[in-house]
Amino acid sequence: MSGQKNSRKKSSNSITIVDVAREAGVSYSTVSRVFSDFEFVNEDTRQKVIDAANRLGYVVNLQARSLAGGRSNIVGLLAPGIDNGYISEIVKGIDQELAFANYDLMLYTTHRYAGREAYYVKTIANGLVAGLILIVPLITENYLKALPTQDFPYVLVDQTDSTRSSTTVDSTSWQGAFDATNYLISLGHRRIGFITGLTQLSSAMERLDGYRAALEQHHISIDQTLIVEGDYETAGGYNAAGKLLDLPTRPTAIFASNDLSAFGALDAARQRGLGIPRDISIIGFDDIPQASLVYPKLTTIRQPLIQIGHVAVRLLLEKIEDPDKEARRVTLATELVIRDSCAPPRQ
Amino acid sequence: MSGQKNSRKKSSNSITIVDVAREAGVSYSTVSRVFSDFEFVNEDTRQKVIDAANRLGYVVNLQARSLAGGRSNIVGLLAPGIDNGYISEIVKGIDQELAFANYDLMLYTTHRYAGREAYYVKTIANGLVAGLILIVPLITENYLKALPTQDFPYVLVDQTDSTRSSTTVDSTSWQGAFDATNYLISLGHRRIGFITGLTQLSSAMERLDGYRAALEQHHISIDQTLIVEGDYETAGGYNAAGKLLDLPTRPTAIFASNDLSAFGALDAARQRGLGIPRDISIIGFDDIPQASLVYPKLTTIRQPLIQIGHVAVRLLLEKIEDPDKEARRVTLATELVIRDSCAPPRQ
DNA sequence: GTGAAAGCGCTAACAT
DNA sequence: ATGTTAGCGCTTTCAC
Repeated sequence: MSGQKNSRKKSSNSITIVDVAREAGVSYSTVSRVFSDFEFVNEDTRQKVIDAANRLGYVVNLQARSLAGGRSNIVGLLAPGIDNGYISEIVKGIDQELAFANYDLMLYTTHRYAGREAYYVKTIANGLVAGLILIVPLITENYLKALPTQDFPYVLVDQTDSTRSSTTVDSTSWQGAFDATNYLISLGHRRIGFITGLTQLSSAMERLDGYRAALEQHHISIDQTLIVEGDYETAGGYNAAGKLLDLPTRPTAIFASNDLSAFGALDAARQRGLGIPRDISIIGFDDIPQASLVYPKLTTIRQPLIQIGHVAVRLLLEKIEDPDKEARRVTLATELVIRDSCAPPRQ
Repeated sequence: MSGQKNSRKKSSNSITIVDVAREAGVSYSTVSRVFSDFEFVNEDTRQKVIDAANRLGYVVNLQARSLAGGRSNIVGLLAPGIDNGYISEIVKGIDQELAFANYDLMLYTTHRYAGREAYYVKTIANGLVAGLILIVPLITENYLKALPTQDFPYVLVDQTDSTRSSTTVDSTSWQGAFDATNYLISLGHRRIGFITGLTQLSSAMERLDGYRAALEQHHISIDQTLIVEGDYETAGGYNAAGKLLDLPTRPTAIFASNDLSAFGALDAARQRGLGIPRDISIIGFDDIPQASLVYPKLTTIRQPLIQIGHVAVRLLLEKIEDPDKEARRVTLATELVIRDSCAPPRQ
């Protein structure tokens, strides 16, 4: 009765395969067979085992199974956090597809150990998890080099490593940006501001390139003062939009590299008393759920977030099945979603 | 080269404690000691082991550790999904506190096996996970009764079981609703519509009671037509608000039981050409991140979501340390957050 | 088709 | 302070 913590060490209170074997009157490897790959077990024996297991309330210990079997049914997700529509939509897709394949999900957040990414990943990948999905903006290499073996299964979401040799899912950033810009031009805009993403990210650069290409195609000269740096965050978008809106000749439209920045731009415009889309049109990128929640509802380029999650899982499972499988990159199509935040410019 | 899947069975490519022992010239239990509880290991030996481990790149296999040790450093979270500001904020808090205690997180979504909750929970709780955090609106009992032992550690978030014997975190629903209603009354409103949550949930009923109590205190009679059923979802809020707004004498304010429903109410009002808060005031509950994103920014009752996550973890860890610890319930304070969606009624 | 036995990587008595 | 020896609950040869 004295306060010892964590006593009852080996209180293996749980029912094991051995208990079931005894109850069913068979050897415990037979029980194992019944509960694993249904090899050639006699139908009678199987039924006896199943009955015994039900009677006892047996459920398999996944832990022990994967230790002994050398494989697990758990996939790890490494992401900065899930408190952001972009990632949580992808996670939704991942979860759906995982459920389908009967896998479970471990959630690992980066930032947990600044500077110790390598150790963190090593630990993650050692034992518990059969493969890893990485949604890690920046320093992807730090994580990758820590993988235990050359062919430990992993897939990158919306990100490339420098050697481009990783299995990857992403979407058509360039085309999406091109379409967005094009749409604005078709509305009659000529002075279109651009808020960049994190410039270290390939996807961010592709969006910038798409923007430029659309302008060039319409023989609109590129004005460097209309391109301001953002960081894919709302606050960054707010600041960047501020610069744009305080320009001597204000742009009539702003293309933000993602929805989060676009939300910041919305705020910045409103704060200056500008009507959206009356005085300024704003378009985003991603189409996270919040995009249709803001007012006015945001016109944006849709990334198929949930589908990205699906594909990530499917690619990972492929790799887990066959680690020698060569790296693939699948790029999903983006799509313009017209809502209420864009209109022709006022003359 | 023929397509066999999952070959190379026991490719125990990883470095184990045995390898380190050999490299360091000590027995492998010494290595175990060094990497676990630092018992009384000679400083020299320890250093030798650490060096050897570093040279080899050893990391502990958590799987094996917990099988052998009979405990794990993983906590399971069972929730409907994470694609909703309410839950993802709580998860953020959970993750932070877990990182602090050096635990990892498994994410289990309900809906995965409709009708097989019991089996699902049994499997989850068998081995892998040291304890469970449940954010499961409805049928909590179905989950609870499947727990492997009487004292398997778990905590309930914002929910009570019928016997009220579970360890629980929640916040002051009644008081919050009282405050919200009071605020509206202080602004001069007398006809205040109420959109309920899921009426099976205790928190939803407490909010309704709080609303009623505030009206009574101000001698405002309760009009049943002003109380309409919602379901904590945006669409439900939209429909409920529609009924309220189409009433012969429209309320001048609406109190929605959570922010998601409030967003629906916002839409319904806008669609009828009503200005917010000019023609109708709307107040929510929760203060999820999106609340300050909608336009006008939503006035609401703040639940300390992140802190709820922190507390959930701390309570769970307590239970894991000492499963006999008696159940506790901690209730955190809500707070009125005034933004732009409420104003005095027009005469 | 089924049982016996080894072993996955580790912890935890029990010795010494 | 360190080594020896059983297991944890399961999968997987290898016999029969």
